[in-house]
Amino acid sequence: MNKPIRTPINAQQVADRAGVSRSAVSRTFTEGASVSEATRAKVLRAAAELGYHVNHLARGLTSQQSGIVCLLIGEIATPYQSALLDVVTRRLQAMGKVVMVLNTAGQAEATEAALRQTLNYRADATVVVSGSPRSSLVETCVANGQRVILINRDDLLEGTQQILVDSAGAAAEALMMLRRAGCDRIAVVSSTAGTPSIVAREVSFSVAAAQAGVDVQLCRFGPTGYATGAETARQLFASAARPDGVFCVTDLLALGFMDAARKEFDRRVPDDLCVIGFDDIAQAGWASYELTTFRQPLDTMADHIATILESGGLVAGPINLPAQTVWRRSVRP
Amino acid sequence: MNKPIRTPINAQQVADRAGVSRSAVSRTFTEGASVSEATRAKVLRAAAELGYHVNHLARGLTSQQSGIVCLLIGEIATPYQSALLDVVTRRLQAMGKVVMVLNTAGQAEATEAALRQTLNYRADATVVVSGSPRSSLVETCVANGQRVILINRDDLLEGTQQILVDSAGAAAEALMMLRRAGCDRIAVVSSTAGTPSIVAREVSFSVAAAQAGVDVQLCRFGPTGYATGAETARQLFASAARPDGVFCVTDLLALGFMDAARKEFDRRVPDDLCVIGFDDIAQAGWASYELTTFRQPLDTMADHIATILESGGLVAGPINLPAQTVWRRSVRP
DNA sequence: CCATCTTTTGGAATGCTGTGCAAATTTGCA
DNA sequence: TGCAAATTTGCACAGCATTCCAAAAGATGG
Repeated sequence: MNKPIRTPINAQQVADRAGVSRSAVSRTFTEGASVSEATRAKVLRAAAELGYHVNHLARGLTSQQSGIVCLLIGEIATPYQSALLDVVTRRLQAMGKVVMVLNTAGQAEATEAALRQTLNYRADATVVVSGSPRSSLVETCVANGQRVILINRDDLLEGTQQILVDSAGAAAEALMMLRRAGCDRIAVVSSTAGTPSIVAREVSFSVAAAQAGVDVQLCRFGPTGYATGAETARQLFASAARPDGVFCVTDLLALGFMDAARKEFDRRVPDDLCVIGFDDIAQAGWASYELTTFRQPLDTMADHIATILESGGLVAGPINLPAQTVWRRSVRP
Repeated sequence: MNKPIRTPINAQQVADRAGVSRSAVSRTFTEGASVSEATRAKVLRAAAELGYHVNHLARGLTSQQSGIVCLLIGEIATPYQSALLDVVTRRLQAMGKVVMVLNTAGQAEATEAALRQTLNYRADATVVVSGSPRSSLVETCVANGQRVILINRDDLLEGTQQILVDSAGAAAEALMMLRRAGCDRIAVVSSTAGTPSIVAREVSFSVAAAQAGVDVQLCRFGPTGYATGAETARQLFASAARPDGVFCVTDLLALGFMDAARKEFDRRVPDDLCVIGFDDIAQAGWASYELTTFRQPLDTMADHIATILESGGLVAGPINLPAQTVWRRSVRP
């Protein structure tokens, strides 16, 4: 029982059936080409009957526009990343592009291979979502003429386009919120991942604290995620340092922290402990958490990506977007 | 400041530089082709110096193997879907394929367009993850010679390969668990989505209940998700029906249900209320929930996808995988 | 009805790589 | 060293669609 896989129809076959030239077929499916209504109709009918579908591989070969946008992303299963993925794929599809997802999880070599795919498939652009790939790899792409869009990465790479969410403003506001709530012992919960966005939030908060003359404890007890948040709470509440206000650089960290603090150390939020997160993932709004956090403007980010692609990449300078404060119940008003 | 985008290097240029024929270059980058070590080295050096990357579009054109696998998926931002996406992309990348994600969210026309891309890019295969696309659309793909792999969809389509997680067994066990816990008033929380997997779980549970002679209330108050779970709890606890045991066809529904039941109706889990979910998303294991649920064997599913691709699609019949019971604290033992 | 201007059409070239085939080279062995 | 066998190499073609160009057809105006 071998595959009776039908070999795909090509333009010539359609042309033959419609009684026109191959060029006519091509023109029918090329936006803005000159075909008479009559032949177009003939071609369309023939194409439908035969089940013809333009071969985008061949098209990309000549037109130098593959229609493919590569998205380099790690930790796809994470709520924030998947939300971004959702928004971006939707937006790009709407403009006729197609998204190739390259999972950068795992070994560095895997990432490197993934990055090469970007070049192999002559992607129209590559969107790099934080994390994984070392700058040098991104540089390779740029050097090979790839249009690269960096999301929440602050590497200063010539020839890339950056879209950043303002962490400094958010961090400063977070500090303010905690202090206004009367928090004395403030900690910032971060991770060992060292991802650009994580680091940015971490230092932004530290800087703001230093300026305000407040001491904060910086915690890095593991990778970015729920488990590390919980572990951090354990470390802090088991030791002398018992914070009454924490800024977590990620919602996931915050949720883990809250859970451990509440279940294992009987802290009440926000009475004994104020918690602030970052990202505004769906879970932050769940009744068990009601986490105060900062929302990343995903739609706006996607819009910018679209604009950059359409404009042919001549947008000047990095694009800085404000994060929106989402007040919920994890901080005393 | 226009883009000085370098036009990509092609095999001819590499050949010229290395002083060999273009075929030699092609062979160097083709697995299992015959090239002497000497020329291979020359070619590799030249390629590296020039920054050559095989054009996979052109390669796919001749070899009839684009190396692209399309993944049709809706609700990407959902924990289960994104987890699946993560596992599948990883697995496929490891075997040298590349994943094109087609987001089927939104209008039916968008889905249709997405599905066409599968044909346009001559994907080696299309993986359809539940939900969105109507059977007829999938049929179109099959008719056009696409290799189609259906995940958790029970449409009986000639020429497709199915991978299913056994919902009947899980549902039966769920019922058993609730009854053993002494639950009298049992409800099954489903959604209006009507997705094949959802429906399967729903009817499996109902059938099991009927066989056991137990009455269960079937609830469908909205789309599959946290909010609907919460809403369902509100409806049930505000009315006369006050279940003491519920089977939710999705973890997300379960978590929403638990939250509303606890916060708004003071139910204690598992003392007053036993809850069972399905999928075992990450959040189910969080300290706030500790949801008893059924885990889908994502890795195994990915393995099967890989196998199907490698075998050229001659695996016989649907593949049925058992769901693994994950005991946590939301059900009395 | 003819000359002129548009629009449409087909032919041929282009983009890039994989591969069958025959020629050329290297290797193996006596 | 000489000959058969095994590799390696280059040529040319295939694969599919886009696009320039010139020719054909149609439209417009006098």
